[in-house]
Amino acid sequence: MAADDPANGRALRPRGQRTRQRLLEAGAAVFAERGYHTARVDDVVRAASTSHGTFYLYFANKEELFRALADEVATAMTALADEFPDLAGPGADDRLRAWITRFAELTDRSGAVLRVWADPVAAEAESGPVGAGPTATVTDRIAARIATVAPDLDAHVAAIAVLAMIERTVSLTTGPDPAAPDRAVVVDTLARTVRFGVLGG
Amino acid sequence: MAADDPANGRALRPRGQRTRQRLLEAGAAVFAERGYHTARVDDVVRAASTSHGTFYLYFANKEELFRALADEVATAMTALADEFPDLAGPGADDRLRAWITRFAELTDRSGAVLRVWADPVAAEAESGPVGAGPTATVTDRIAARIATVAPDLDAHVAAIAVLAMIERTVSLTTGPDPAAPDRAVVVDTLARTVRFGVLGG
Amino acid sequence: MAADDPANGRALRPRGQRTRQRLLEAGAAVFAERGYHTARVDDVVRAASTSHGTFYLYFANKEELFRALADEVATAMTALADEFPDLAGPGADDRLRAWITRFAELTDRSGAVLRVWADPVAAEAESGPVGAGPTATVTDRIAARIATVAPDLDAHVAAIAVLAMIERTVSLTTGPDPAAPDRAVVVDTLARTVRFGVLGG
Amino acid sequence: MAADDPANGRALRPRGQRTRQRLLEAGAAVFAERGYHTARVDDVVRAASTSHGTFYLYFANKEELFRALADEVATAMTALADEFPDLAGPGADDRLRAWITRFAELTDRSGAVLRVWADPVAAEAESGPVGAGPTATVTDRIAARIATVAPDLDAHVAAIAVLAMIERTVSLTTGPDPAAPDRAVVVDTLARTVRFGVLGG
DNA sequence: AATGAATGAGTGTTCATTCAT
DNA sequence: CATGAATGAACACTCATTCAT
Repeated sequence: MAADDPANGRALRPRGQRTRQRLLEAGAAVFAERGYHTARVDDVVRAASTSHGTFYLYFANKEELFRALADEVATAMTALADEFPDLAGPGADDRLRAWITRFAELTDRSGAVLRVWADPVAAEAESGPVGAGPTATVTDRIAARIATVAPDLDAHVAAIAVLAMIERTVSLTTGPDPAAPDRAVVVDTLARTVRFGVLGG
Repeated sequence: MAADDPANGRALRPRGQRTRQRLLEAGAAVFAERGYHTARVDDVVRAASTSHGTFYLYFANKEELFRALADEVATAMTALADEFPDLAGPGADDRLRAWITRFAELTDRSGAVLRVWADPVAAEAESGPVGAGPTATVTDRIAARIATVAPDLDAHVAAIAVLAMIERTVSLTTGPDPAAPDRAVVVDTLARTVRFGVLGG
Repeated sequence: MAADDPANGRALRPRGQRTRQRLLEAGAAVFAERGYHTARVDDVVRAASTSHGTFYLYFANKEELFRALADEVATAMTALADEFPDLAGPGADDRLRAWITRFAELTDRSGAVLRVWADPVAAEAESGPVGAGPTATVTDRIAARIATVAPDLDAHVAAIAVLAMIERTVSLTTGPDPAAPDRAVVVDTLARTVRFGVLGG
Repeated sequence: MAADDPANGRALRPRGQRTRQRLLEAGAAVFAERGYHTARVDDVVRAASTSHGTFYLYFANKEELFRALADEVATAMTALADEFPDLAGPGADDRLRAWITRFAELTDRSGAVLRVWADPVAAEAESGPVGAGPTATVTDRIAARIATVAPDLDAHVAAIAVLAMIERTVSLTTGPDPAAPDRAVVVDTLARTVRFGVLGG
């Protein structure tokens, strides 16, 4: 009812919690399928099998829903970044493959949000649905790791490059495309490229 | 009602040529600034200082304008791909740096189009404003080069990875951001990463 | 579904009485602050610190709440009208000033309701939230007084004029406006104008 | 079209001029009939037999249309105020009757706008659709006239009272009501009341 | 070849009212 | 008695596209 703080705390009862959750999931699905702009609130509402009114009971507007989703991803992302493995030493390749696999899984789930989020243009509008902040955090942490093993590189740029490569490659090689390469091959290739690319010859 | 195929040949007189050109340039600028969805025909028209009526004299619709721009980029892109250098042998690094620089320049001019074009979601709608075709072409040619020097890699995936890394890194490190790293540093870092990443240890 | 006639008697227990009262007061405040149309049931409910459900336990709808408030005012108004003083004879001015002062006090408390109530447009919708009835009663009684002292006037029109002048002037000169004239001055001016205006030269 | 300055100059061609005019007239009618809040843009558009799109070609929004109308009224009102007659001397009554008649005619045409405009609540929202400014101007000019003939009165308050009486009485005694008093009687009564009310005994 | 004007389907959002607990 | 949750009909506004000159 025009509550002033739809998304905020507001101590939801169990039923409310469930509804909100349903909306979040529906939102993720719809954004994934149609992209931010093309997604209609109506799609989300329908996917969550609720009404328009209910939607605005939980989120101030479409953007707010996106932001909520993005926050979730940002958290997962940052956590993952903290575990970016050491690229040198024995077992480095295994560690890296494991990390990329987890990254890919996160992408699978939240790809759409990530993509919109990474879209510089969308991000511009009033610092964007979300703002580039979180990406920066992730990059920073990876840069720190890179700095320890490849002091000759500009760690920041390298981190961006590594992340960009992983993210885009994973998302480009995913999908219903029958010719899509095997996930294992993708992970292997990426791991190898990242490792040698960063460590050098 | 005007001609049935506004965009096509239709043998434009000099004046018409100029108007069409103005619209293309305006379109590139506006798409760059606002992204495909957020860009209004009105913006384009205003930037080209013409009228709506005129716009539809030259392009059947917004998508058609985009397609025209994308075609230009696709052509340039394919040409560039053909010149992707040999990664082995003496001078490889210089060659690669030169190539990346040219790629970055192309990105500078046509970044927006590239970005939208690469957006899987935008691309989905009726096989997308343009369809992934051209990207595929580019990837194929680079894959061919990679195959010759790194037979142990899945050349296709590697090509995607390399291109993804270059494109995104360049576009992420470009812009009015005062903290943006130097272009030369970016090119150096990318060249090194690509070369070692592909060639291995 | 609750009782069929929420607003009516329904013999409320003490607690219910208090809740209903709280809603009435909240309603008065909110209508005053925002006007009939702009006032949301949510505002009222929030001001009364209850829930939507509860609101509809006591009033069938927003209009019913308004009607209840208007009825209160109408009663007070009619009573006041009965005491409209004789405009002739000694002490007339004092009597009139006293009456206007009481009128102003009533306005202070119920100004918003009065205003909405007097709004011909609001009043139109299905004979309005309330209908012009009560105003008519008040006018009639004042007209009777005027008829006795100024037989040459159209008492009905004069009554409307007098009431209109008093009501609007009071409400226009009230408020947080720092430049608002002193209430005493307003009352004096009105009393004089009414008396001479009605009695003539 | 999203023209940046719909209402503004923009040098309308004859056709545009006509459309804009039609919208203004439709707006006046609809506001009169339904009041500001209850009036839907759709009503206006329908009354002007145009489309929604066209409406927003000429006015940024509903409020802007109202503002345009209010500006017209304000101008007429201020002009009329300048001609508020001398209340003393021979022929005063005739002059006053003539003035009130003209005022009533203005009210007939623009009553709705005036009413909304005068509504303190509507006026509050961001200084209201229009703001009380113009009313103040009118009051000031009338106050000046009153000051010359009744130095003992608070001219400002008296001016408000006079204007309030005239405006409300006229609008209350107008309308399809079959029992509505004759306009001539209303004007006579008002003229007499104003004159004696201001001049005193 | 060009342009200003017109269109209307589509979309986000609000809010009075009803339901379930 | 009371409440949080749900509903959906309205409504304002946008923008790609077409028309008339």
